[in-house]
Amino acid sequence: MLTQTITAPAVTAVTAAKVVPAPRAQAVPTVDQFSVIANSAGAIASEFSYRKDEEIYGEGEPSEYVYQVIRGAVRTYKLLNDGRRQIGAFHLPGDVFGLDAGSTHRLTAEAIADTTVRLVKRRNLEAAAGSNVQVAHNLWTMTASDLRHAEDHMLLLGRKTAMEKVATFLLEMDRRLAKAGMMALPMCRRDIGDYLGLTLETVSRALSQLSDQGILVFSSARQIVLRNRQRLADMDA
Amino acid sequence: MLTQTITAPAVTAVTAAKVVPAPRAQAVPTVDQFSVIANSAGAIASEFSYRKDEEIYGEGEPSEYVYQVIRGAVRTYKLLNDGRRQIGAFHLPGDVFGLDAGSTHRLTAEAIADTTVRLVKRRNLEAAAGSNVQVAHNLWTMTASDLRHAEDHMLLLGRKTAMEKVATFLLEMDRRLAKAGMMALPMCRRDIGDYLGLTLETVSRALSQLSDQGILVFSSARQIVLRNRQRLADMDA
DNA sequence: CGGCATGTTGAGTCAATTCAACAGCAGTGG
DNA sequence: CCACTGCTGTTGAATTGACTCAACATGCCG
Repeated sequence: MLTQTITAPAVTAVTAAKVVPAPRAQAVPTVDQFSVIANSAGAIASEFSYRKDEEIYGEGEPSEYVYQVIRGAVRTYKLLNDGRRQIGAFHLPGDVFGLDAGSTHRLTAEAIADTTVRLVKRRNLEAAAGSNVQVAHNLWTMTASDLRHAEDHMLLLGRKTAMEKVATFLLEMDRRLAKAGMMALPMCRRDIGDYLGLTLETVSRALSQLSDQGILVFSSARQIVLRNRQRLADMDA
Repeated sequence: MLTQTITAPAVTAVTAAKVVPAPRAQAVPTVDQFSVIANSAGAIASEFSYRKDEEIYGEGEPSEYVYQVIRGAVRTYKLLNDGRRQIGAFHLPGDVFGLDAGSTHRLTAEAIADTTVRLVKRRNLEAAAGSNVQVAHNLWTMTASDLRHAEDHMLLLGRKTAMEKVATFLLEMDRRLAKAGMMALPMCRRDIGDYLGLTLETVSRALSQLSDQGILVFSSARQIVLRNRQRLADMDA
């Protein structure tokens, strides 16, 4: 149930996010890999909620939990000394994040919007993997899936133009969160820019241009309908 | 020498790599992860050689083998339609590459110089992982290691300046292949550019500038001695 | 309604690219 | 041995795609 109170999964003495009752049932894939693993791990999958912009874990912190987004959205990123930020991935409902093979998290995770996650203790997963090859295999394929995304994203960051980057982004989000032909982006223009290696202004200009060309329509700045996926795919090298 | 003639390691319908006698003892870390896995897999680790610029496998091809560099160097990359290339990683002696969890390779692999690899059949590794959790765990950590590199590289590609990228590259290569304070780069300027998301000219200019500043010294274009790692590290945000 | 976040658009700038010329060096063959 | 050729690398000059800085518009929340 979602009304339960959970002791904070504090990393280092987090005063912590309060548990927010989920307002309604969630549309998460029925029996997904994470559930399978968590169950075979015999691990209790707790739920926890974070408010918009709240940190879930920080880069370099011990990786105590593995998470699955139930509701909301999460960004994982790295920072340079002077504050330049590279978002490695957006995590949407159903996605697993925070699964690091090493003992510490390699990126920081923050809630983009008010977000509810399911979480299991990493050491429970590891223990399960140590006795159950199916679990071990699932851990591997989940990490391999993250690697595939990172490889695709390196190509985008290193070699695509601004317009190609934005086109790729829109097609990715369309695939991952379009409902009834409509896309409700949870993230702001700066987040998109930091994901694509662009400034927020360049992202805005590219979206405006696509709108001018009739390739997409804005209901509001974050509510987008793609009108011509083919032309978008053509722009994405 | 390269007097041996080798039949091409064709991809579809592999007649299979022939075992090539190693010409001399190799300076590969004694008992590494790959050997451990290959051995516990009961898989025969064959050797095979590729000439400079020869393709080892192509993006999208079935991932039949997993490789370890014995001698030489390998680049793995993705291409866009118009030929723009993003090199995801350089693989040096001791490194494992071609380990994809899925059934096909996600990048193309080519020998940068004349290269010898050890290889084992992927299905043998998978089989071993299915009965031996230690092998399964090693597959996971090797993939996780690739993911960590890709995450670091996304930050470089998306957010670092040209000089910062080159500084990072030099420090990485220094760490990975410096012998007696000297670095012998196996790859050309274009490869470096395609790894860093720059043009070859920009790479060349950055290296010249570092040389002018006395941070490094060239014996030849690809033989580099780092004179001041600290200043290099300072340039790398 | 007011105030602050977010998003858009314009103008000028600049870091990196493109285009171009040339230098250095290795391999080849007369 | 040297000329020739091709490939790699360096450097210069001009261009440009994306950025920075700035102003303004929009919209959400209290």
